[in-house]
Amino acid sequence: MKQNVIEIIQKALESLNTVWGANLPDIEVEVPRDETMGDLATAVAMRLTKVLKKSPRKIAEEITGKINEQQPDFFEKIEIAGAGFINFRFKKDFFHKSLGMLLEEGHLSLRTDIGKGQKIQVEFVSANPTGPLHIGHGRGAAVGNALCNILKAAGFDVQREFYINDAGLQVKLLGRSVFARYQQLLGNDVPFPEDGYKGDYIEFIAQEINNSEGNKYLNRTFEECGEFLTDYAYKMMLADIEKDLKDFGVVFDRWQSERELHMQGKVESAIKDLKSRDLIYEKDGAVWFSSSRFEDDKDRVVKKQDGEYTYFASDICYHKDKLDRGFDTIIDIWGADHHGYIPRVRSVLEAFDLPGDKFKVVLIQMVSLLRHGQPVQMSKRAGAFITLREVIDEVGPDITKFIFLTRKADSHLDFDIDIAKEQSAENPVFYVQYAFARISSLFRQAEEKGVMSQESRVSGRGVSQYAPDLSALIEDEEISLIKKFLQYPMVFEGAALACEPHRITYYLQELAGIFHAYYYKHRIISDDNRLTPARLGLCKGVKIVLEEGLKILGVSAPERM
RNA sequence: GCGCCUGUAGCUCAGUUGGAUAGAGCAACUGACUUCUAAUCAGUAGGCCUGAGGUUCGAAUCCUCACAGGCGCGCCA
Repeated sequence: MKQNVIEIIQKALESLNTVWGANLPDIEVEVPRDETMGDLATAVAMRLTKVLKKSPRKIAEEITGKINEQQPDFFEKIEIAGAGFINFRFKKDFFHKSLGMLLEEGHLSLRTDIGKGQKIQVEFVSANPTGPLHIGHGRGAAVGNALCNILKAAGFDVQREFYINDAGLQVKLLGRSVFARYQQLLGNDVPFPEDGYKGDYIEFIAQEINNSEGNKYLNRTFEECGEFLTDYAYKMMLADIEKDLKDFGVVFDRWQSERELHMQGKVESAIKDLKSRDLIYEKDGAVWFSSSRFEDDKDRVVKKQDGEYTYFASDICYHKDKLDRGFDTIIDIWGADHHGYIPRVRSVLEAFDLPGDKFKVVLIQMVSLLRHGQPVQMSKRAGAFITLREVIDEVGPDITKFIFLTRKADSHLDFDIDIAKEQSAENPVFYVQYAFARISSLFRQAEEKGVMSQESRVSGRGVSQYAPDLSALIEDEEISLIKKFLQYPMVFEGAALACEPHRITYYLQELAGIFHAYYYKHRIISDDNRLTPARLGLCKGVKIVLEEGLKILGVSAPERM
């Protein structure tokens, strides 16, 4: 729909430009807020006022004149309105044909190829393997997963990666915590590390070690058995994390271990590489990266006085490694509390010659968990926090994901467990899923009643002798519905370009709303042999779009509810 | 102190990258189940888009300042 109009405007502008000789702006087409204004509108005329020094209406007239010369056959009306908008209204026939194409080609016709096979890597969740995933990680997982689905459907070659921070002090602390609990469990009352992890899961791990290894580490020092216990604990944690994510419906293509980068000598060589670019220097007994030569406000230490690499050093290496693996674009999804880290990582990528617009960070804001409208206090150190596992078990993955995707990633989110659990109108997931289930039910009915137009026939390729006569769809609500799903590719493309999955969530709610109203007002299955198949065809179209959208969000589309 | 994010209906939030008369859900109120699923629908009401300037044909959107809230500013990870 959009592309048709853009091409036509483009042609008109080009032919006019032989007179104008101006710099043509990008043509932007939008859906007017009010349906009475038309189906699509453009504000190009207003954008040209400055260059051409003419009134916007005058320019709009010249453009529409040229458009009319092309005599496009799908417009019912082109008019100039307001300050200089050009409004396009399509013929009903155009909508019928568009629906026909959707039914013929299925959900693949909803996708685009703006990615053109570009390799893009999305790194998300990347939680420390020192404890279970909490609800904030869940939000990151939901957003990252949906974003990957979107990018893939938009023609990008997407890789999903989880970065494991298994090299630092945090993991060692996990080991010490487990060590203490293990000793205590077997009656050796060693002190618990001061800022150790206090959650119950630590005792659980200690118990597991006792089950599989017995008491052979009892009364040993941490130096003697710490490495084994640490490895055991963090691997167990990691397996847990992977399982939680899988049950949440999020699967990664690759898990990158930080420790591995160190062991392969890649950290060292990454720093060397920077040094060869003259971006590394020594000062005060430490080694620094000149990040302030890029976008950072000061230089950063990569190797401390004690000779240890900093966490940032691993990150330099990790991001260089992403580039070495041949990705054109790199997307990192981080908790919003890490936003201060963006300039230095951006500096790293620029130092390695990646253009600035090829690195994007999506920030995930905090989730405040509520129960009965009251905030639940969360303290990670004390081990008192709500895990993703608990929420999945209590609320379910579909609802949880959908709620995470009803907000822009970068804004705070209140997650009320009780409301989420209620199977009520307050829950927007059901609204969308219900529309899908209703349509599914219609097709079951149609089949039972032996209505000619079964779902498979309505949609099937190569069975055109059964194809419904879509010109029977003349009600306003029917045309509105078709218009709405013709907008899907625009919304979808916008979501891909802006990395904003929530746009699809909103769109689906709107589409479901229009469908519910239509369903209520008009009977789909009747004894009208021409109208019934056409309306079922329309419903099939809605169903295809709903299914595609839900799939992209990672939410299931149930046949019954 | 510096930086980033946020501020839109009573509540929770959208707002198509600067466009037309600012939208949705919930809550409130009025109505609709002998019906293909009422997890639904129709309607009413609700606004100084935090405030003040500025940029231009045009601002919730961009710029400056103020106010309020959140988060960051380590040779921690």
